[in-house]
Amino acid sequence: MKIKYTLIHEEKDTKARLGKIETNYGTYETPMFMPVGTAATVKTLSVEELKAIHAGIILSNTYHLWLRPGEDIIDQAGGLHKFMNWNGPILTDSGGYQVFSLAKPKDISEEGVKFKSHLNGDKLLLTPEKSITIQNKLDSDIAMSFDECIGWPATYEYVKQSVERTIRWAERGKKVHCNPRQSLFGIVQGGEYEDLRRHCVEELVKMNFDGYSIGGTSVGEDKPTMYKMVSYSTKYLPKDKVRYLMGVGDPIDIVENVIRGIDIFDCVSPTRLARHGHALTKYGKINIKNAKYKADFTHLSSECDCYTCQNYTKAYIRHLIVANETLGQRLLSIHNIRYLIHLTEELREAIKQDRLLAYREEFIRNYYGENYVQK
RNA sequence: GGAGGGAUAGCGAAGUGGUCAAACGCGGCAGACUGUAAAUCUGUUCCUUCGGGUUCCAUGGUUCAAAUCCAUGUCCCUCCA
Repeated sequence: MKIKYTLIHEEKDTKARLGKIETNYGTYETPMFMPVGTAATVKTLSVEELKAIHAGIILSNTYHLWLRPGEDIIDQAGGLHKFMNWNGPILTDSGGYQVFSLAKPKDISEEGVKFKSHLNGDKLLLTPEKSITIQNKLDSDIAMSFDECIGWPATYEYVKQSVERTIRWAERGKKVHCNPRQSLFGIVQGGEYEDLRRHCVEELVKMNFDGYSIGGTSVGEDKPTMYKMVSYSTKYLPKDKVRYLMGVGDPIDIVENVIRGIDIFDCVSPTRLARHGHALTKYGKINIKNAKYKADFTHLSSECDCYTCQNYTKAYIRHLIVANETLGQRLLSIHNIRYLIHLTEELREAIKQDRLLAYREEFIRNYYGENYVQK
C-alpha cells in the first residue's frame, strides 16, 4: 500500500506538526529521523541494533545499489527488505544527490545525467525513468523523484531553468512509476528564491505525489539561508501530505526545521561523525579522541538509554577509536543515531504540549551553552 | 683479537659543505564533515616574550660557512678468528 500521512496536531506558536505515517511496515509518529544506509546498510550497524535504537524508516540509495550489486540482484533476493534483512520501512533516494556530489554541470542534460562510475570509470546515464524503474525493482516503500540537487550559491537564472527541468523530470518519473506497494515523492527545488520554491511546489502538487521532499539544502549555504529555503517551501505545501527535508541532521537544524513544518529528516552525520570519533550529546558535540577523555570513565551521556551509554565509558570508546577498532565506530554510531531519534521524541512531546519555542531555548542553552548567539 | 658498517626530532627514515629548523611515513595534539566516491580530509608537532634562540652521539678541529669534512672518545650492528 501507499503510505498514509495523518496530521494529528499543529503546535500553537509555530508551523510544527505532530503526525503519523502508516507504511507497509508499521506506523510511525512524526517528526522523525531516518538513519542513512546508502549501500543497503547503515554503516557498521546490524538491523537488530537499528531496532534497539527505535529506528523507523531507513534510507538507501538508488545510484549506489544500481552500480553495486545491481537492482536485478536485489530483485532476485526478493527486494531490498529481504536482501538486507530489514523488516521496517525503506525510503530510497533517487540519485539526485549524486548529481550534486559526483557529476559536473556539463554532464547534466534534459535527458538525464551522465556519470563516470566511481567504481570502475564506466560511462553511465541516469535518467528520471531509469531511476524510478530501479527503485520500483528495489521495492523500497518510498521512492524519490529524480531531481537536480543544485549547489549554493546559484544564480536565479540557473536555478530557474534547473527547477523547470526538475519539474519535468518529476513528471517523467511519475509516468513510469508502476510499483503499487511503493509511494513516490516529488522534490521541491528552487534554491533560495521564494517564487521558484513556490512555483516548484505548485507544479508538483498538481501531479499529486504521495509526499513532498525539500531538496537543495545543506549544500554549503549558511543556516539562515537554509531556514529560508525551508520556509519558502513548507509555506506552500499541502498540510495533508508528509514533508521530508533531505539531508538535514545537524541537531539545531532539526529543531529549527521542525518549527518550520518538517516531518521527516535524514542525515549521514550521526554515522559519519561516529566513524570519525565524534559523539552528539545534550551538551554539544564532543570529539572522543581528545586527550581529556583518556581517563574519563563516565558514559557519553547520563540521560541516554542506548546500548553504548548503558555499557561503555568514554575512556574505553576513546581507546577503541584511537586504536582504529571497528567496535568504537559501531558504539558511537548506535549512540549518535539514538541521540537524533531521541531528539525527535522530545520534539514530538514539545509539540503535543505546545511548548516548542521554550524547548528550542532549552535545547540551545544546553547544546551551545549560555553564550550562544543565535544565527 | 681482526675487518667493515652505523648513531638525524617521540619512533622509523631521507639528507653527505651554503637553498637545512632538517623531506617523507608513523605516533602525538587539534579541526572539518548535513538526500555517504568519506574508518575520509585539513592543520599542527625543538624552544620562543614571534625579534629570535638552540639542534643532527660527545669533545676538539678545518672552513667565510658543518647534520654533511678531519681527529679522538662512547655506544650499536655485521662478518672473520
